[in-house]
Amino acid sequence: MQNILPKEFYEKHDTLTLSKLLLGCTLVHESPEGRTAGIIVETEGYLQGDPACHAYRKKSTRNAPMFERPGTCYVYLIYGMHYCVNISSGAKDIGEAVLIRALEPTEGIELMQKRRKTNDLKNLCSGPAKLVQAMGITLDFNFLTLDSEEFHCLASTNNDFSIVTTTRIGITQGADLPYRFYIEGNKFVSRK
DNA sequence: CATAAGATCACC
DNA sequence: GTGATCTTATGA
Repeated sequence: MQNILPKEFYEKHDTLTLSKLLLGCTLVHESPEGRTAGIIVETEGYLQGDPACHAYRKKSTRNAPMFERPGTCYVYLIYGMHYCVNISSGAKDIGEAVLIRALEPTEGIELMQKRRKTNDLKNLCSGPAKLVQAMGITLDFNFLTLDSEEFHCLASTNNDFSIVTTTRIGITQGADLPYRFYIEGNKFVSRK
């Protein structure tokens, strides 16, 4: 068995630090259909006082998982048809999270290809809604904590990369904030 | 009632 | 490569 990141990992760091530390870690989902896994290569942080953050105004039915203990899963529907997955961060009762934007597929490629209905490796997990589909993540994952056998992150085994920091993608509010991070040169990042 | 942390397809 | 279009829960 490999090194499942414990809840202390998520509690120990602030949101932006965690966003960077998650790069290189492997997200794993053991589903009934099979195991899928991928290296996190792109993340974005969403903070308190940040107008782009879903928890900017107040706690609600949708964003409630963001206020849970760090390491709690937050999944939401966007554009009426896509789902994206976040990991709650910041202290409990603080509405912050890290959006997982892209993975480099490592295990369960065939299953991902079936779920995504494409064989193109670079089109499997190179976007927040793509990886959710490829990994078989659903709304039911809300409030799950990322420390179970079925759903977790594995510690990074490689720190031999540089992190690029940019502004976030697809937002209008807070568009100038440098809260997006990705592994330099990685081919599976959603876009430049 | 307008919008949204996106992906896809048609057509340059 | 670029722009139009899909679709609906959520929150103002």
